[in-house]
Amino acid sequence: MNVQKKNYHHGNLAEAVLLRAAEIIDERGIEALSLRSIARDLGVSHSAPNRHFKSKASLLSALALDGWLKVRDATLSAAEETDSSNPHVRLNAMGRGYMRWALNNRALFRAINHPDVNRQASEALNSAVDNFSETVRSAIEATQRAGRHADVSLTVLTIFTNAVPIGAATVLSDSLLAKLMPAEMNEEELIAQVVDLVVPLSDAVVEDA
Amino acid sequence: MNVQKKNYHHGNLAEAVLLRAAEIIDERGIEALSLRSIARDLGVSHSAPNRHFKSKASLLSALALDGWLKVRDATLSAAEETDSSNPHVRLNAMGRGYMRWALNNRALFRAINHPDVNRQASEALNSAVDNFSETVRSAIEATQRAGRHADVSLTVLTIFTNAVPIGAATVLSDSLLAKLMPAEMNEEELIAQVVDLVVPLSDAVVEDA
DNA sequence: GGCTAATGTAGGCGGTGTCAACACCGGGGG
DNA sequence: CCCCCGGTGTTGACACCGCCTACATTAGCC
Repeated sequence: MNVQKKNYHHGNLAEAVLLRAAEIIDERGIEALSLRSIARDLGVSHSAPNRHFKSKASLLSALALDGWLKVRDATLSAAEETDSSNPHVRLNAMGRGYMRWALNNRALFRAINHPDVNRQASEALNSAVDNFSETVRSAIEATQRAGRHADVSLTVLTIFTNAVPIGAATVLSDSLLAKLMPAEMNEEELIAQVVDLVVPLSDAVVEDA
Repeated sequence: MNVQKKNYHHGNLAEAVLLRAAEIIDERGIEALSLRSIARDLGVSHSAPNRHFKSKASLLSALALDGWLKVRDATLSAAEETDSSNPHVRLNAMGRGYMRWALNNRALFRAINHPDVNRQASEALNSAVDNFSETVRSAIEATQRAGRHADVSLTVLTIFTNAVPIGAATVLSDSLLAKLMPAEMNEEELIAQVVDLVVPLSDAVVEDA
């Protein structure tokens, strides 16, 4: 029922391809990705992957879909784990959850930000993005109702709030600016401090009964 | 002296290749980039570009180098145009200059953030990044000395401050989250409001004599 | 004015994406 | 129970690509 039947049919080639693709992106970059090399690595014929991903672009797209679903999980569950209903506390946790996820899942993080993927997005991909987007938007709106940057439009606040984890994760994991991160600094602490500049936990105490 | 000699030698093939590469990235994405197709577009033989860029990676790298130099110009000249020595005013202008440049030079912006480029960066590329990085870092440090987030390490503040323009430009130009930007909103105004959340101009008045 | 290095050309090799035609096989309908 | 059919994997082919080598042309310096 599970893997390695060594027979004609692989069993769960689609998942295996996705996993191997993520590994390759991590190890050697997106440019090094090739359907044929993945097929070789998995011991199947060169066009077997095409049964599951009709093009290289659609493989990237599938990775991105996976990424959007998982990053939503990561941010949402980070909010739940606070056991708080305070909007600032929750959004702060979501920001940290996002960054933590991005830094620990670089391949998927790259996929969801890959410009070429977004060029012609599938229906499923678009709705996954909307799903994530709405989750975050409502959390941001809650903080604004609680007084965070009340003088600014929700659109601007949303862009700003999204930009920080995305930009910071990009800088720390993909950019040549990564030198900015000193090796001796604890990653979790760094994340906490950066996110606190966007959604200060100090703003939350006021509302706590 | 300039282009189109129609002779054996093109004249300035290297620049022409870079320009055409940027166009293709804008129009059809990085995945659509190919040295041979560029050669065809420019009417030269298929391996002529290899005289100037020994590999496809080095073409990307050259684009990135170009990008880092230009983004530094864009941010620095934005600071100069303020005719102010107030750190907040200057850094705010730099942030807007960065975002404006990124949104108007999407191909180069993608190049400087392309993970694969950074994987094996040339000496020249690294020093261009350092150059930009130092320019921004000192401007950030100046605002901190003037009281901006004095309670936080310069490293954290630097990551945060860099993250906003990078993240916002990514969201607005490359991500599926681009839907966040309402069509009816003026771009320059949007940029100004987002940047003001990172480097508030209101913090500057205190110091103005 | 001629020589040398830079630039462009022609051809070829191995790899890649993608398609079509074929082979295998598991599970559902007679 | 069998058969057959659709999903899955294979094989072969085609066009394109990066990159290399050998060769042609020419610009610029002495």
